[in-house]
Amino acid sequence: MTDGQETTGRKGGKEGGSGGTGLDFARPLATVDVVIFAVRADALQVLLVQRGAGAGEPFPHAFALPGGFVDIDRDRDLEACAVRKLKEKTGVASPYLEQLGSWGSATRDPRGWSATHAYFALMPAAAADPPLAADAQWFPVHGESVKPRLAFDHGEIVKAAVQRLRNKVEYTSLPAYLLPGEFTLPELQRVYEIVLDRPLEKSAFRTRMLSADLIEPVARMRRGPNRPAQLYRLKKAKAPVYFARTFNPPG
Amino acid sequence: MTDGQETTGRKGGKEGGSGGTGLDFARPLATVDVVIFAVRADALQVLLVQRGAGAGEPFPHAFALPGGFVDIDRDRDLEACAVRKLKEKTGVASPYLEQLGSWGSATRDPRGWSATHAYFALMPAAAADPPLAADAQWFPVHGESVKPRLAFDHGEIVKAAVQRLRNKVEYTSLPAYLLPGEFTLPELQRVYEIVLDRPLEKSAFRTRMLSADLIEPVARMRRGPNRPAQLYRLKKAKAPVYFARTFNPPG
DNA sequence: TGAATAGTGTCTTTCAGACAGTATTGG
DNA sequence: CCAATACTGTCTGAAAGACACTATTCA
Repeated sequence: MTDGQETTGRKGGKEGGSGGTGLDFARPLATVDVVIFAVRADALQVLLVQRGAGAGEPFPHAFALPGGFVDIDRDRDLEACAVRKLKEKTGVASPYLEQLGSWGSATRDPRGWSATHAYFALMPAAAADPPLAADAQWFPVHGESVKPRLAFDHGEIVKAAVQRLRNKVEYTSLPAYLLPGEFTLPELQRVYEIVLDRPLEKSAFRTRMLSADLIEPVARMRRGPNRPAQLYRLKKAKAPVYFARTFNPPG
Repeated sequence: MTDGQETTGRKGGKEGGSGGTGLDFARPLATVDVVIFAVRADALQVLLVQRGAGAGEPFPHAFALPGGFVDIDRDRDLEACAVRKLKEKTGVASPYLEQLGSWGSATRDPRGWSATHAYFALMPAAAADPPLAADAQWFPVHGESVKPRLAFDHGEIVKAAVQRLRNKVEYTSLPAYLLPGEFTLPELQRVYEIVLDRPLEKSAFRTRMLSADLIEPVARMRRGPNRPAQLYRLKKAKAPVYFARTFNPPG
């Protein structure tokens, strides 16, 4: 910050009087947006909301990320704001939530200089299926984006979120957060494959997952029309595991 | 954003009249801070500035990160703002610059709800030695932090920056940006070792660096009181290289 | 020649890739 | 029994860890 040293950048210019707060200049709009991922119908999907069309509304009827202005009276910090937005749209209180970055410029919102703090969240499919909010809807990820053209720079943010997710899935246990509390290893592998959009070797996958201090078997099996599969759950530690190597050295 | 859907969170509450902008509520302060790294005197160092002690100045005389308020008239976007701060303190125009994240809460700045967009920068030691600004000073990183107690939550931000840097250095070519245009492989290895704070195997290091499509030899050698070393430079592509494995599988 | 640092070669270990083979259920 | 999926084993190759060895300069 070191704001006190600022000698330029004031807007009103009416800070000649000594003893002023030094804060009488225009501030950007501050928002929080959340890219919410789930694996539904064998595809990676993102939750979007349709914007209203009231007076002065930018991008009427367009789809956008769930989010909104930071409420300095209700939100203690940025993450609390993100959790609030998430809860409003999905009802889910605490999935995996990670900050993605921030996007701010003079032009991204026609109403003026604005900056958004973007988060991305992972949740099990069942958690918000269908979503709580009537204006919310799931869209599959195609390539690195979604079909509808999004409001603001949200297309760019979704793209960054997909890239970050894909990148981290190569060497972390993040996909575990896209599954319910109990899951089998083939189910976990399937989620990896859906997110990465390429098949993985079963044997290497199992070896890696079982040798990481990540999951533990529960005393139940998933039964089907074939050999039952062992059910696992995440170990206590909620923090994701980082592997020393990526899955398929690309190429 | 989807701000139009916000029905709560207004502050002034004076938006009863239809046709209003819907933007008449209090906004958080918006700042940008930069964690500037260099390797100087065989150590990883961070550039800090000392705060003034004018009226209403929080944290007088404390050290803080270079940064300041977003100037919505001068800064086209957040990165331009970060580049401006960096230029003011170091004179360097375009080193490696990456967004680190954002920190925002009601309590981090005594003047009110504020959010900072944090960046981290890597630059060669010679570039800002000594720093341009009189109030700026280099401090070595000890562990994950610096000696002086920092203003605001800047201690936390520095810690996050060091962690991010160390983590990425394990599998990227980032340290190349901490060296001047031409460097030898032993020099590059030394920078890796300083940042990671542990020795690396020479043979494996050289194999990795040379097989990555990262550096190319120039027609000169670094001469000294011993066998001369081949000088290299980064290949055209400025983007850092990502390796498939970390250096020392931890443990 | 010797100190010092640059750079190479060789053996071992680890783990993914490939893929064949065995195990256990329901129908 | 057969189909289907869960799970294991075995061989190979790529790259790191360890470390000895050679190469080239200046003093």
